[in-house]
Amino acid sequence: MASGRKLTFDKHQALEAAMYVFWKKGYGGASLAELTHRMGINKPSLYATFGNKEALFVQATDYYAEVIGAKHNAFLTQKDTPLSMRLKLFLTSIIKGQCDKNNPKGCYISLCAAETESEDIPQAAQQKILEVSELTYKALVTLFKEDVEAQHYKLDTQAQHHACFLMATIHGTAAMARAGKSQKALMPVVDHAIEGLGLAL
Amino acid sequence: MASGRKLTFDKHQALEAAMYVFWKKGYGGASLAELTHRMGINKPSLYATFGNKEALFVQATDYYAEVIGAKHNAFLTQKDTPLSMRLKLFLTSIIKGQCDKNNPKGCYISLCAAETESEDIPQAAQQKILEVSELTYKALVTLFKEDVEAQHYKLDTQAQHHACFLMATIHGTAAMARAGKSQKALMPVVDHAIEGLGLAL
DNA sequence: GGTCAAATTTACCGATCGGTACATAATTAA
DNA sequence: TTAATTATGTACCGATCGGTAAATTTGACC
Repeated sequence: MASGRKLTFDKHQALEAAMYVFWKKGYGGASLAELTHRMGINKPSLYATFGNKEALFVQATDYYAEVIGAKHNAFLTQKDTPLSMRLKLFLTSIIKGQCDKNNPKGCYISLCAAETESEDIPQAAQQKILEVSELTYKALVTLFKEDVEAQHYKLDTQAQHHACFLMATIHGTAAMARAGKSQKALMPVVDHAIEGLGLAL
Repeated sequence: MASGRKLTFDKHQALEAAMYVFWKKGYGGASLAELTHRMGINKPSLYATFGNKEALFVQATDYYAEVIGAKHNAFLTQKDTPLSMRLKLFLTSIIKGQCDKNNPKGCYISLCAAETESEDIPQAAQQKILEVSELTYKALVTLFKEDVEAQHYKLDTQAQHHACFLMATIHGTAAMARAGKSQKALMPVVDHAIEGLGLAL
């Protein structure tokens, strides 16, 4: 049985708060002062519960992938929906999230992946970011290879190329959303991207 | 006449070195220690010559726009070249630069623009980044509106949409290059993007 | 050669960085 | 009630952050 004083905060709630801080500031830009403030706890509690900044980042990144990323990817396999419409819903959902004024602008993964090249991010954090950034790519490759409609349009032959193109589109709108572009301004990108695949709407 | 001791370093050379540091680390991630080390000078010399970190960043960003950015944009107006080919040369040149192993991976502007949302970047630096990031966008809008071939393909009617789509493509490949994707892996994006505009190769 | 102006080096400033030692408060088991 | 266990608040650690004061070189002009 566990004895001793109980936690005075909700662990998931604190992790979510940490996720929003990393989403806004990246790994290096997120200070322990801001993290503890937004999480509503102090440093010793953070270290006792989550380990250290690096371990907290890994857990926050997993949380992001499970809660935010998976929500968008679900559109790719929505039943009774044409492929072009599934892709449109998928891209629109992503852009909406990137421009939502209730969230930090842009994409958590895209932002933190940029810190890879800076070399001032710990190994485990870097590996987790690369791992999570592959999830959507792999989902797209699988879609283009195995979806019957995709096969009909011959998108299965160069599935990696098509997935790479859509990933570039997603990362691109993320960068522009972070720089201040509105959802309305970015929506035309969706139709162009789908046309770039050779699919009509 | 200016009297007194002469500078022991080349001002342009030092500015170029600073540009590469910001390109690799962003504004917040670039420390004065690394800047002075790579520039080959010490802090008082930096402050006497360039002002402070913020002023140095503004000058380095202008330098990037003039030297790197302008080089890519030149392909857009190359004489005796079909529009689709000019766009292909333009995009290829950009991706090559983003993946060049002699440079920091990705795009200087795209990286530093991401720091805008972080709020830990001074006003003047933020404004300069936004200003420079509009240069390519405006060049593309002008191209689609005024180029006779673009008009023939009816690209002048929604020039902003098409320019926005290409900007997203550029920022997207920048993010992926920074995360480690090779030039070879990103090249398929070029053809998809041009097809997204409704142009054949 | 002497004088003044400008650039260099060295050393330091207060603030903040990630991380922790320590004492205190709260909870359960005995 | 007491002992053992766990969480909390405070106060601190060495390192690094951007920025600067002061003393020392170097050079151009008279």
